[in-house]
Amino acid sequence: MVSGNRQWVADRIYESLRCSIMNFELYPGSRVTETELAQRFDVSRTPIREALQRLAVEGYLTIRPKHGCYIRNLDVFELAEYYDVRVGLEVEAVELMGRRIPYRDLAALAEDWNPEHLKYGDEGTEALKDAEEDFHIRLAELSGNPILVQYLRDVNNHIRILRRLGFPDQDAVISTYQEHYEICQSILTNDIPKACRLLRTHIHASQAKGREVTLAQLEIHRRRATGG
Amino acid sequence: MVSGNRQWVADRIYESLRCSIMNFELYPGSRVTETELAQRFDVSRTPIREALQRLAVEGYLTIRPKHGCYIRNLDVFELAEYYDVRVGLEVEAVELMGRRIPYRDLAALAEDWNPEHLKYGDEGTEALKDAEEDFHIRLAELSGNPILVQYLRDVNNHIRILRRLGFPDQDAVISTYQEHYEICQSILTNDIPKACRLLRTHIHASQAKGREVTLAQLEIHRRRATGG
DNA sequence: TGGGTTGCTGTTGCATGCAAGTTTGCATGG
DNA sequence: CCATGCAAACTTGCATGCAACAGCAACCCA
Repeated sequence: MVSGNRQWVADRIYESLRCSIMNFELYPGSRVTETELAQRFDVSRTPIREALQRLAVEGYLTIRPKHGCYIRNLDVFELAEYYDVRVGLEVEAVELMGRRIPYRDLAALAEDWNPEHLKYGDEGTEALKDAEEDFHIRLAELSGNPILVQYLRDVNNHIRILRRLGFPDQDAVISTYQEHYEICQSILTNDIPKACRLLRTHIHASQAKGREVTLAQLEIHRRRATGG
Repeated sequence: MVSGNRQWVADRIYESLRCSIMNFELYPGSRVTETELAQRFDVSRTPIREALQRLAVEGYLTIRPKHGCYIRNLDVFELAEYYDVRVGLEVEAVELMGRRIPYRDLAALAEDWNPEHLKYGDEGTEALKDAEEDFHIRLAELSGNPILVQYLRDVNNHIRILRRLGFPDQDAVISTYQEHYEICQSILTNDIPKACRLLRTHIHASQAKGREVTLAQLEIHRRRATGG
């Protein structure tokens, strides 16, 4: 929610740990201790504690008092639950937009995803992955409800692992453009129900695609983690 | 998200501070410092820091580095935004329930709010306020999505101030029963769209009612805080 | 008079020390 | 062989100390 400033040790530790958790460097279910991390980062336990507590509040790990921290053991079912929450938030954002449609901004967003232009596809899929998440955030922002956006960002933090594994082929890129564009157009033509339907389908599709590759990825990283 | 255990000082401080913020004892916008709180609670700064950081992550206050903490300055507009997020989450919960309706549990929940019985109305409105929040949590739990429930609890933490100010008269009690009962019945008869409509109306009604009394309450506590 | 500098005070950020709690492994007895 | 009790090691929870930084006001100089 805050951070970004690298001046403080605790922030640096926090970001580093969050990255490690995201990249499966810290394998889900594994245990870490304050002392161990303090040695690894060559700092005292105080900033480590601060980082761990933040990560715990945000759901990245669970703290067992007087025993240690366990990296959150995320399973595909739980990730699916996050996706459903995402649906709830984003659909509500579209519903809110229906109260007063922000035509200008929405048209701009739609133009960014006009299938005839393919802005993001050219530079490889990495940029597209960021842009995909950004589209949904921008869409939510157009609801005019910053709190909702805040919650959506939080959800994204938890499922970003999955999102970055998708988009294997060019077909997926095209259809992403198509779907984003259609969603915007539906809102612009004041067909909120259709926009909600499309949005649901769009998110559920990526949910299914993500689930598909997660198990494989987990397996790969598990082998790497266990040295096998 | 966790807490409840009074064994640890930091948890006790956290709960106490959260309560104080809720009750406007710590007035929005006012500043608190670690040293001051450490003296007030007669503990060291360490558990105070921990509590403050948790409260900051959860949005109850903002930390200005090297300067102090400011109690989150919540306005009615922001609270309205939380209510809209609540709508999104709860409606999605009902949608999810539509996939596989939990008849038994839902019937039990409906029976608890059968207008002919009025379980909670008798013991005064205080119990009803807790029960009202509990109804929505139980309803969300029946979606089978614990993550969604977790987010809903978080939203509730932020708007509980408002919720506890409502229910001024017996008419509101009756209509609350009626609405809760109808929502359950709609799901039981597999009319998900109707349930969603009712839920939206129900939440927006309490939103409006809450907004109405908040400004007055804020004014009262402002006067008390400024000693006027 | 106005702009920049400097020193002071308040506050936090981090290191360290100690005590309490939890787990684990082993020894002992049945 | 299994259950039970105990002790040691490990880990965290909290207290305390110190240094650095932000904010503020007084001050100096033009």
